[in-house]
Amino acid sequence: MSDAVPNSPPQRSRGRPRGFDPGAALDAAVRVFWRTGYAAASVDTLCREMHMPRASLYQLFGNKEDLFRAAIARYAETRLVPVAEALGPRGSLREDLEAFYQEVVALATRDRETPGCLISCVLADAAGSSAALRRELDARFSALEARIEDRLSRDTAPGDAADTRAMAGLLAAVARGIMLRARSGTPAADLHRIAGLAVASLCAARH
Amino acid sequence: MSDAVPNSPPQRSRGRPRGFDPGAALDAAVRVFWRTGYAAASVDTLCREMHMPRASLYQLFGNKEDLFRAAIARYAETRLVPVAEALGPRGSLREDLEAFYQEVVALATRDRETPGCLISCVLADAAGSSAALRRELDARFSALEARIEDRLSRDTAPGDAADTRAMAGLLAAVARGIMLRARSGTPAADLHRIAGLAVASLCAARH
DNA sequence: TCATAATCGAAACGTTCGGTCTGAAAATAC
DNA sequence: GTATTTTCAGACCGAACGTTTCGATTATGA
Repeated sequence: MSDAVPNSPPQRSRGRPRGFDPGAALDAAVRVFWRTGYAAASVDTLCREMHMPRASLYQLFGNKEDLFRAAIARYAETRLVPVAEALGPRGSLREDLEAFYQEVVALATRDRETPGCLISCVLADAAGSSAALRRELDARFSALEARIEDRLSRDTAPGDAADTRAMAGLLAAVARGIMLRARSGTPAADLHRIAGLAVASLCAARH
Repeated sequence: MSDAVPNSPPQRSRGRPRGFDPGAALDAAVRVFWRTGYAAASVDTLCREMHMPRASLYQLFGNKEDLFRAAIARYAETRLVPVAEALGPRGSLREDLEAFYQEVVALATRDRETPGCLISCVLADAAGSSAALRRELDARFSALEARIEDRLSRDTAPGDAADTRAMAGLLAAVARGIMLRARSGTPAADLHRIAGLAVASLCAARH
């Protein structure tokens, strides 16, 4: 009955408005970490490319490692979700896997400034310096494998759950191997050939 | 007739003898970079773990990036060569591939201080900060693929060279995906299951 | 013994690092 | 208008960075 917001809702908070867009800033942080690596990315560079003053960065994100984790979450939502969603199910398992690897190669080669994958190429390195980041890496890896396993289980008789799990791990390993190869500058066409062979071989073996 | 070294060969050079073992020092550098990453490894830490004075390190290796490249070469010779040599040919293709992945998993999980692979997990990150390191990464990746391709071509009718090349790329991608997964702390048993499934599936599909 | 040559140990180099602080600026609330 | 609240710009902090320098040390060659 009574509105929870009696008067005009304060669309804008009290003080001076910020001169940057938080979403775009996080996208920029993703690009900096992705291109440069975690340890090699300086807070100065981050501030510049995020169009964000230093004080605001620390007030909003806490510190560099927290910002890195926020960037990883952003990357997962904006870049990895579309890749995982290509798994469908939309068509046959083989068609969906082909679509999945299409997206994998596209993500890893789309921008020549940021080859490879933020998680497979950058977080994997940083995981050596921080236990929290190692757990983060494990969680991100496991999430993709669970998504693949879920897709596989729709085309598999129940009971061979262990095999389905291993196959999900294998398909994810191929995806990461492709991401890594892209980091060295390998053209997309070469990676597509590898992905195509993977789908053909692994689907053929499954029957 | 006349000896090239007339008098007693100078086993020891002129000045003060070094107080460190260059080979062991390089092995220690491998461990530091492998555990910590390139950018996050400080020269202070390197000197301490290499049992090497700072001045000697710079006189012997030039600078940090050159030392990193020397450590990568050392790693390739001492750690990667045994893995590649497991490809034989010694037995059937399938047996040799099983031995190969056995070594891959062992390398990536043997020491819990240095999980994963120096090239796949550390150089791949550093490749984003230096064009020279990106080329180094590409060369190291290509070298392994060439070795696999060579092994495959012994069991393949000539002519489908492009397919053999793609299969080598795929087998290498699986190996790298496994290395990456080890970086997050995955137990060796899980990785062996993935590797076993890879060999079974890909060999089955090849006939 | 004395010159030569190499390494060692440590201090010092200037730079950059991640992080904090302060006062001016720019908005709303009253 | 004034008070309040938030952000901004930039100086500032001590610590750590990669690298260089230099005198002391410890060996060999003559």
